[in-house]
Amino acid sequence: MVERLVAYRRHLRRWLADGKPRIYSHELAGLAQVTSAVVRRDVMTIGYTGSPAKGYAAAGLVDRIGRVLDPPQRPGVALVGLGSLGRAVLKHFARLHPELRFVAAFDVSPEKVGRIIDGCRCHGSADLETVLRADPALVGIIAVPGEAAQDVADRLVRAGVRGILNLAPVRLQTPPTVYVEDVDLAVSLEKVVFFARPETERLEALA
Amino acid sequence: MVERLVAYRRHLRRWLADGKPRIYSHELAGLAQVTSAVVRRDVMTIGYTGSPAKGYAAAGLVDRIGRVLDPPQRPGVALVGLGSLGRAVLKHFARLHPELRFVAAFDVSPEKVGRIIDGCRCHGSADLETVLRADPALVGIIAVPGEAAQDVADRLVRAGVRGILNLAPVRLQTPPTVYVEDVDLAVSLEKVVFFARPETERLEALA
DNA sequence: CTATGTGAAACGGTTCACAGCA
DNA sequence: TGCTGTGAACCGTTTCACATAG
Repeated sequence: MVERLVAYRRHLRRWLADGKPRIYSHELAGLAQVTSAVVRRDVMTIGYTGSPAKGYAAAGLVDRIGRVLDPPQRPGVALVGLGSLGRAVLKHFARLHPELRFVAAFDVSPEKVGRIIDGCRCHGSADLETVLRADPALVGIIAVPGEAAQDVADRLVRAGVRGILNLAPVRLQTPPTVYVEDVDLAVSLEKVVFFARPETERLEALA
Repeated sequence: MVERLVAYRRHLRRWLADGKPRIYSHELAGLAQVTSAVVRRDVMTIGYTGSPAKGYAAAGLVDRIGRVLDPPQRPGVALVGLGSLGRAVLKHFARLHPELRFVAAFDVSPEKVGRIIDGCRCHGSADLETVLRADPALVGIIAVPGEAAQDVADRLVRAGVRGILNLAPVRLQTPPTVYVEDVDLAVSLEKVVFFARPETERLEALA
């Protein structure tokens, strides 16, 4: 559901940018590739309401979605690991997502420390606790090799982050108060490989 | 379920590498961070069977999982887009995943075309059809900017791929015969931000 | 006893279908 | 008539609980 709200908001903003102030559930559904029933149910769940005659007010809906998704104050994000994956993340969000505040990036490799990469100062990983004590982050992004991920997670948790986006191919051990979202490209790719096979072949693999 | 099978296999391989030939459902469950009931149900679903006395034979289980997940012949993978994200993907899989065959990488930028990056020859995007006709791929990975993603998807589909790992922040329009897995870092991060908030605060956002 | 294998109940999320309203 | 709002049915997963076997 959160995923869908994010998608709705993207499409609604484009819709508004096109100068169209109102939208019907089936129109938004078409853009987000879901059914109109899902849209209506979601809108209902977040407590917004439209009119049968004119649909939903796009701006009001964007606003309501923001009230649900976005924390009251701009959340701080700490990125650990500036390998190719970490850099990709930083670049994409620097461009795409001004609502987030990247408070710091960390890496072990000495030639990166001290430099400013994509508008974000790179600190040594050893300074993680110090830097985040001065400027706390709500969420951390782990983009280090699998072997280092658990240690980074422990330190992020101790530094007070409440959520982690984990790009390393391991499941993290964390206290239940911390939310972890795993994005494992290897798993996703294996999933695609699996479902890319014709259904007949998949079923006989189970036999 | 597919995700869990991938995880099981990873852990089983490490388990075997440690010289331990047999494993109980609760042990595997601990490693994969699920309950033993889930493990037993999954094992049952793929048609493998252990013994109450000795648990499961790790090697046999790895084998059975492979029979379910892996296509009969090593699947070809085509990567489109060699920006930071595409490079990260290529690097990770070159290291980590010898079971996949990266048949080709594509990029528009002229200074990359012709070079060999992480062991994979980079072709011009214009040659996508030609290259894949000579050496077909089962799945494609889309790591281009959102604006170009749909066009790339269309061409991959026409070139015969049956599955797509889409890293671009747009939903693709594809025929139902093609499986699409979306990995949208912006969405994942927003999800983390959302769930990082204390539950009390999330609920009152709905009010 | 402990662990597997598995029907059966419980759950969360989606879909249906329709009442109510401009 | 065409849309929203929503109770109720539905469906795929997860969890429970227990029969069975070494």
